[in-house]
Amino acid sequence: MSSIKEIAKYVGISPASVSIYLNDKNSTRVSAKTKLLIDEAVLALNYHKNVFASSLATQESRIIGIIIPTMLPLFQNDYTNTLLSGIQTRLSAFGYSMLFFPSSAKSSIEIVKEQLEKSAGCDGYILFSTGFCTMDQIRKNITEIEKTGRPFVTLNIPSVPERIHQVLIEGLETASGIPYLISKGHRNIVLLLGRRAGVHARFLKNDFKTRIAAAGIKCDENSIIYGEYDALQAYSAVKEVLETRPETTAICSMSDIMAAAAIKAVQESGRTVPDDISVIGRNNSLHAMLATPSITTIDLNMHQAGLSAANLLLDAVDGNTAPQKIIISGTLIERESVAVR
Amino acid sequence: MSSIKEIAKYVGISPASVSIYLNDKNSTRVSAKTKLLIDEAVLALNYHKNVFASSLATQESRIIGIIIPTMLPLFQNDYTNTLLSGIQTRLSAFGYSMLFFPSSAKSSIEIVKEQLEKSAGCDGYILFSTGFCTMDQIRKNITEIEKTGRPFVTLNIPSVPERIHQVLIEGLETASGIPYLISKGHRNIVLLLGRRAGVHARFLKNDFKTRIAAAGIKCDENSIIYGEYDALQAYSAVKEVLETRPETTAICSMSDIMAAAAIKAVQESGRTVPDDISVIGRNNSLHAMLATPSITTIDLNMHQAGLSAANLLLDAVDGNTAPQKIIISGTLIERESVAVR
DNA sequence: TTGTAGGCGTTATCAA
DNA sequence: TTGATAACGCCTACAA
Repeated sequence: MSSIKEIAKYVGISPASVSIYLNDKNSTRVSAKTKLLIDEAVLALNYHKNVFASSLATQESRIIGIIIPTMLPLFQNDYTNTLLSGIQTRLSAFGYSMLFFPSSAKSSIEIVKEQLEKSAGCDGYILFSTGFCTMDQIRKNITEIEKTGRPFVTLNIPSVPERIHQVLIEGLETASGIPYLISKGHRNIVLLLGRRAGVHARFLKNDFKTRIAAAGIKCDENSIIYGEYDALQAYSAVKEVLETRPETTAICSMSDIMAAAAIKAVQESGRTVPDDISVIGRNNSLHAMLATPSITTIDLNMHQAGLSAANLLLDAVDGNTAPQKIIISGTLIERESVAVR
Repeated sequence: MSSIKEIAKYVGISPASVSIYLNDKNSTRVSAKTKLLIDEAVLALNYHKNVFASSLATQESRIIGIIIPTMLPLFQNDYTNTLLSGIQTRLSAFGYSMLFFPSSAKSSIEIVKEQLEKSAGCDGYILFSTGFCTMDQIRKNITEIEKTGRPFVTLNIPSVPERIHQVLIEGLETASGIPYLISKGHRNIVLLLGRRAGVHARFLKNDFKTRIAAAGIKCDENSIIYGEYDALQAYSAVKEVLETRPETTAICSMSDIMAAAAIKAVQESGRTVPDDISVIGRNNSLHAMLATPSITTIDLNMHQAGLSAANLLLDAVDGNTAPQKIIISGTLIERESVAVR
C-alpha cells in the first residue's frame, strides 16, 4: 500500500536514499541513523516493495513465465506436475517467481499467443508442449515465443532443428517398454497410448511399429489403443481390447495411471497380472509403486528434466546465449507386473 | 521488446492513441485507418504489452499471489494440487494470472513474510496452510497478509475467529472415517495421520479420541501412527503397528496415498483387505480408485474448494468486503476396502 | 479523431 | 551522506 515516497516523507529524506538502503542494507551511502529510521518507517507504514514498479525501472523482474498449451485444468497431470516441481525447486532456490497465465483459447497456438500477449516483462519463459500439440503447432509456438526476444527453454517437446535451448526427454517418443517386453518373450503386445491427437502419439505409433517389425512380429492396427491419459478411459479401452484380442499377453502403457487402470481391467476380466497378462507403465509415479501388483515402469526422470530446464533458462537469462540441448535419459524400474513368456 | 512509443512512432501518431486502441479495439476514438496501421505495426515490431508497466499505471495487475508456506517442493502434493487446479480453473476463466513466489526460509512464518515482501502489486492473495503450520503460525501469517491491505482468502485452514474471507473444508480436522468404521462394527481402529507437527494432527487426534470414547472404546495411544503423507513412511508405520497391535481390524488413513501404502503393508503381512483388515482413505484421489481393492474414501471436494476460494477472492477484488466463510462438505465414497465386522 | 502532459513506484545518474 | 531529476512503459484527463 505505502510507497517508497511515503517512507521518505516519514523519515524526512529523499526516496533515492530509501531505495538505496532497501536494496543494499549494507550500503555505505546511507548513515546508520537513517537506516534505523527507515527500518522503523517500513514497519510503521507496512511497506512492501512493488515488484512491478521495480522491474520497470531495472528492466528485470525475476519472474519466469510458464507457458502450457493445454485446454485442461492445470496441476492435474502427473507428468506436468513432476516437471513443474523440478522447475519450481530450482527457480525458487535462485529467487525467481513463476507466473501462470490465463487462457480461454481453444487451440494450442491460440493459447500461447494469448498468454504471450500480456507477458512482456518476464525475464524468460519455459514453453511446454502437451499431448494436444501437433509438430506444426509446436514450431509455430516456438516462432511466437522467439518474437518476444526473451530467453526461453522448451520442455517435453520432440527434438527440433531450431537453434534453441531445449530439454529433451529421451524415450518420450519411444515406446521404450516394447523391447523390454519382447526380451521377455512377448509377441502379442497392445500399445496403450494417451492422446489420440498430437505429435507424441504419432511418434510413438511409428516407433512401436518399427520395433515390432524388427522383432519379426506382424503389426495389427487393433493393437494400438487410446486412454487419453485418463484412468476411466484407459480402463474401458483395455476391457475392450481384451475381448477383441484375447491372444494379447502384454500391455505397454504410456502412463502409470493408465497402467494401473489396465491392471484393474485385466483383473476384472478374470485374468491375472502378470501371469496371464504383463503390464508395463511409464513415469515411475506413486501409482506404479502402490498398485497391486506393483508396476514395472520407465522412469523418465522428469523432475530432473524440470531442474535442468530451470538451470538452462537461468543461464540464458544471465546472458549465456549458446543454444543447448540437454537430454534426460529414462531408467527402467523393474517390479512385479511383467512375467517371462 | 518494443514499446507503445515505438508503435506510435512507426505509425506516426501519439502513444495515447495506440494505448486507447489496444485496450479497446472497438473504441470510436481511433479511426479505422489508424487501427489498421497500428495492427500492422504491432505485428511488424512484435509488440507485447508489458503487464508490469500497465499495472503500475492502472493500479491493477490481474495477478493473484499464491502463498503456500511449505519447505517441500510445490506441485508434489495431491491435496494442494487439487486445490490449485480449482483455483486456476476459475482465475483463468476470469483472465487472472497466478504468481508463485520463491522462498528459502525454514519456517512457515518466515516463508510467508519473505514471499509477501516483494509481492506488492498483486490484486489479491490466496493463503494456504499446510501440515507444517501451527495454529499460532497461521494467526501470524494472517496478520502478516492483512498488512498488505489487499484482499485475500485463506484455504485449508482451521476456522479462525478473525473476520476474513475463508474457505473451510469440513472434515479436514475431523477423523470422519471413524464413525463409519465404528458403524461397520470395528472397535480396534488405527489412526494413520500425516504430519506429526502442525494443527491438523492436533485436531485430528483430539477428534479421534472423542469419537472413540463416545463409542465406549478405550483409547490406546499406540493406535495413532504417522506417515507424513508419504507412501514409504506410511508403509513402514503400518507394518510396525501390525506387529505391535495384531488385534487391529481397521485403519483410518488421512490420505489415499497412505491408505494405498497401508493396503500394501497389510497384504505383505499375509493378511487381506478388507477381510482381515479394513482400510479407509481420504481425498478420493485416483489412488483410491485404482488400488486393489479399491479404497473406500472421503472426498473432501477440494477442487470445489479451490473454485470457491477463487470466487471469493474475485468478489473481494471487486470490492465486496463483507467477510465470508464458505464451508465445503465431504462425501463418503464407498468402495471395496471396508468390511463389516 | 488525435495529441499533450502528468503520474503510477522504483531506480540510476549526477550533482550537492 | 543526501537530494533532484529523469527514465522505465503505460494509462487517462484534458486540450486541440
